Amino acid sequence: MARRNQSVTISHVAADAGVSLQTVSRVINNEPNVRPEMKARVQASIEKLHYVPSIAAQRMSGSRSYLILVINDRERTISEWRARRGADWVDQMLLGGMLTSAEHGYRMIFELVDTHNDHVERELSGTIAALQPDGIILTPPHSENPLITKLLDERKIPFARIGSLSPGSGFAIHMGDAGSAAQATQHLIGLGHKRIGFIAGAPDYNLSHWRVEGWRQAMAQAGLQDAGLCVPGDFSYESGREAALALLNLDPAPTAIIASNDQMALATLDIAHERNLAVPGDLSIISFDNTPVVRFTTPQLTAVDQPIAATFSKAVELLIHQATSPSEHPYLVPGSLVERASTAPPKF
Amino acid sequence: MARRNQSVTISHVAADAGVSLQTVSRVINNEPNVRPEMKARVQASIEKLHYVPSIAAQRMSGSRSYLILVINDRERTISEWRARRGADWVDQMLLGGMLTSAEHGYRMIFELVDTHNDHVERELSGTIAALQPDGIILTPPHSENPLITKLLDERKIPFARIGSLSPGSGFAIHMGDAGSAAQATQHLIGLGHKRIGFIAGAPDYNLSHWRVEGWRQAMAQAGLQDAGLCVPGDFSYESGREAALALLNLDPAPTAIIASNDQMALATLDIAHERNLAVPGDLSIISFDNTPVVRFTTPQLTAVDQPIAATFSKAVELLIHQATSPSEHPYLVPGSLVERASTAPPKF
DNA sequence: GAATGCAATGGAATGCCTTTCATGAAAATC
DNA sequence: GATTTTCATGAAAGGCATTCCATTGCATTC
Repeated sequence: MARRNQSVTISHVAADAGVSLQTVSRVINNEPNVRPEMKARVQASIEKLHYVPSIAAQRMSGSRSYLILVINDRERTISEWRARRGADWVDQMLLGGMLTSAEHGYRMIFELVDTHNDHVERELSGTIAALQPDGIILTPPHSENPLITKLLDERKIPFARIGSLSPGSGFAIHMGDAGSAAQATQHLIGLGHKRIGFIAGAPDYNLSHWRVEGWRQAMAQAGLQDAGLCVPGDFSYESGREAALALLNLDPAPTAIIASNDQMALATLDIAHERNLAVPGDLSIISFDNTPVVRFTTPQLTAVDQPIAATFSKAVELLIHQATSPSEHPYLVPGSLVERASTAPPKF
Repeated sequence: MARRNQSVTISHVAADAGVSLQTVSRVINNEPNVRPEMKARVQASIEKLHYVPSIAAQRMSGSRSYLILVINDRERTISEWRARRGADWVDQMLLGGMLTSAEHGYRMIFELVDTHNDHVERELSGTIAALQPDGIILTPPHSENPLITKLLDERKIPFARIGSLSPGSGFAIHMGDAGSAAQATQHLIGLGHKRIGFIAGAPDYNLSHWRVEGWRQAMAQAGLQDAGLCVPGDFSYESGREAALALLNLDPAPTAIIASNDQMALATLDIAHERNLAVPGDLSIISFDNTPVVRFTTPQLTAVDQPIAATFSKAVELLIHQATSPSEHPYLVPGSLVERASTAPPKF
């Protein structure tokens, strides 16, 4: 039967090295109880024949699939793509995760799943059945979806929740949103700002809440009023415009605004320009995320860098090693404030 | 033997529907010779049990793996990532390809391969052995690597070459680089420019050559001199600076410059600003690629849009359908000129 | 009415690797 | 020196879906 075959299989290697399949398997998987000289002989044959095991067969025989699945929100991903607004988190995610996966012989597969869909678990369930991944990475807002975490718990598939600070099953990995927001706020306070507005992110993102909280705490700690200075947003450019307008229509208006992502910060900047407010002279702006676009605005934006690549890299490592050390939980991959030209002391 | 099993397998479905495995298989794969009522019965069971075939098993039994492999240059990818300069081609590639793959039940896997490496084929060969993809997409500069195309030909794996205009095996898919460059050039000529400089891309990219060629032909067609007006670059910001300096040091200097990518256009813009040249008053600039950053410069850049997502979408479709229609070869997914604020008639 | 062809279905083999179990040999224990 | 462990290795049994081949039952054809 002439089916499409693998060119070199484990039995070729076994034959070449003069040992049984199982011994070759043991060598491949670095198992104990193989004599060093035997191991060397097998490795030489593997090298000679350029043998690489088929992950399909490895998966079939009941062990690992060497696949890590990353679940993204379809709507968010596609709309950001369409908008072409330089949302480079896909890049960062892919590369941070991919490089680390590759180091361990794993591959990543990306999947878009609808959030606003009654069948999220069914959809995910099908993907799991098809792929049988060794680990799953959930990105917001899926990270907080109890239907999904429950499903993964039942299936006993290790998973990581990106951008989640809430405890629970799976590895929660976050950037320290509250701390980062506080840091940004303190930076502005240090410059002399007293009225600092905050544009919140989409409420279905757990981290939105924490960013607000960090700002609020920093304000309180400095003895500053925050009443009315936090306005809602949903991460979109449009919502950022509305929020910025609302803040700048206050009397007195804030002298600085922190936006929960770059899109809304860009919107704020545009509003400032439209109102002939000098940035940073009349209004200081800090954004979250630090995507590449903030370096090409005038002025360049001071931003809280979100270490997406590092976060995914960490997620992959946790999944592969499954190092369940609850003490470290949730895992912190801290963000950092990148100072650029959009922040300065306020004019009085 | 309690191994890690698939919860629902084809035999469960067969049992539930009261048919044999093979009939279920036929239904799954949409094969002929199944009575409609039988097909309906099987489909009902599949639906009821939430059955989804395991791709590992599908691959094992000798047919398709439902995987498409995308080969990227490690160096280029990582350096652009590090530089964080808004190179959104990864986004575009991922999404354009992923959405189309998903529509057909396929998945994409990304792989970084070193170009400047003696073992390119060996590395790729190993990946193929492990994954056994149904199709492979090569991105520049791998698209032009004869060692790779030879390997894939031997293995009889269908592949697409992105950004390649040269005939040969596999599907060559390009954006019509010469035509796009000509279009950009004609746009400037139409505005009244006579001295139009061109910054070429890295010479190991086939398309670099064609972009220059398009410009050259448009110049010739309009009866304009091009001698000395084309300077080398390698797609990096630094090389763009050098190239822009070289062009602007000419006497007489060009009144317009076309850069072969956005990075070099940004460099040109920076040089213009440093020299107090008004853009577009003193110097018009057109870039290639149209990544998001060109919308955040001052002024926004007129750019040739490279339809990366559409190109990958096309590549995936060709691979899946394997529609070998040599007449269409090489396939064109045309770019288009997006006019923004960096082009205007020259001052005399 | 017998022979032929084809549609519809089932049976069995097969792919490549790991896991489980068994075996023989060497090392450790008494 | 005999028995029990431990180590090193091999044999065989899957896993899940497909491919190839065989069979049944029917509609054509002569």
